[in-house]
Amino acid sequence: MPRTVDHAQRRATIADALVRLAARQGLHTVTMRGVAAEAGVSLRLVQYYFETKAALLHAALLHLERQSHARWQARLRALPSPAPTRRFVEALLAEALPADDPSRDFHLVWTSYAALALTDPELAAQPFVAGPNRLEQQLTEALRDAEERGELPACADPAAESARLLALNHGLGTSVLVGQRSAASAAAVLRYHVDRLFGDER
Amino acid sequence: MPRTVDHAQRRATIADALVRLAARQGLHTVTMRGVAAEAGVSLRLVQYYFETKAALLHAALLHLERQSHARWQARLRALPSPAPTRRFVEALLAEALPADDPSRDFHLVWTSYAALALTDPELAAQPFVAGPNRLEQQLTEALRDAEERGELPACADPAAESARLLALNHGLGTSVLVGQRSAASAAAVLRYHVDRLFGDER
DNA sequence: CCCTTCGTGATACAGGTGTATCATAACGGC
DNA sequence: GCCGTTATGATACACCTGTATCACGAAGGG
Repeated sequence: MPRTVDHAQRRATIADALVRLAARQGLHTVTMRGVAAEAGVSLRLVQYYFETKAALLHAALLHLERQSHARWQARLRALPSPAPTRRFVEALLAEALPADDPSRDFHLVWTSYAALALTDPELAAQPFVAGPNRLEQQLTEALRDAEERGELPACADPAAESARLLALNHGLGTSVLVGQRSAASAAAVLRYHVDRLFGDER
Repeated sequence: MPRTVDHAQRRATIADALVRLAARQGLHTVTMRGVAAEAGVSLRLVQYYFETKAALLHAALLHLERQSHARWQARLRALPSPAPTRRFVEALLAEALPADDPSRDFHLVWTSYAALALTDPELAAQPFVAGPNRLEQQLTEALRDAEERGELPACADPAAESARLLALNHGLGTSVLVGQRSAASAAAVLRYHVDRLFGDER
């Protein structure tokens, strides 16, 4: 084996293995040996790159977060340059629904982490509060701009609409995750909501 | 010790201990010994009343479900006899938001179970799909009735509105659970939504 | 009054877990 | 061409977990 390997890439490989495993068997079944096997490396290697299991779990969470951010940015870039607010909103919602398998895996593991964070204070604060907060703020501003440009009925409260949109989206996401409704049906409900928000079809 | 004890009550006591523990330290830290200690009984007793850990977890979940059902029924009974649809809807939503500490504990543990069920097939199907489905159907009918009585704008689609309401509610619930927003703020968003649904304040 | 059954305690056991230790190979700088 | 740092393998070690076993007290039916 060569002496100097790309640490970042190795860590990413191992983190990916963890996520795959967590998506398949549940985050609570994840073990150091399991991750090592899934990644095709020795237990010692996992220990080497992540000193402790807590560190591994934490790193994998950050890994997920970065991936999600990247996907979201890519989706934004795919939009026409002066993006109509409605397109922006729809892109946001589409990304946050577990549509295909990879997306489902991501949301499943993310949700498992969120459940863990409910009682694990040192895992909690950052991603599951700050992230949504930033998103909600961003969306609020977009809606406010849209209102000034007349794309939105003036009686709507941007902050409330933003909160409503994101909560609805999240709720639909989990209902898809547990298998209560299909992704298509969730998307339909979302479209219904967005239609009303922008004052169409009423 | 007397020879014949009330099995059901003992099981309830132990299940309650499990829920308390799970609410405090997370469902993933729950152990047979831990439950025994929390309930103030011996490990053997937990083993005696629930043969296996899986059985214990399952029983505690059913216990939670029954409790939730009872609370929900009580809230319904407290309503005026010909309940206005809006009151009905508001009662539904109030019950599903983690307002006080007991309710928070319940929703926290319930959510942990839901996360587990995402990857554990034999735990999954019943409560997390059938329950919400029944609720959604019930709500749809209530909205349909309200529409015929003119309490609701005729352009609303009862099925879609019902799905929207419950998803929104669930989304808000989890955002309260993770500490992103306060229960009061969630209730405000909910009121905003219900106002629009019933055509008020617009 | 005995004896079968129910309830409960103490303890043991095997397996899996995170983590630590020891050794050693591969490479780059001098 | 040696040497120290980096990277990796093999193995050991406590510890905790779920579960099983053994023993015994208490009660009610015959």
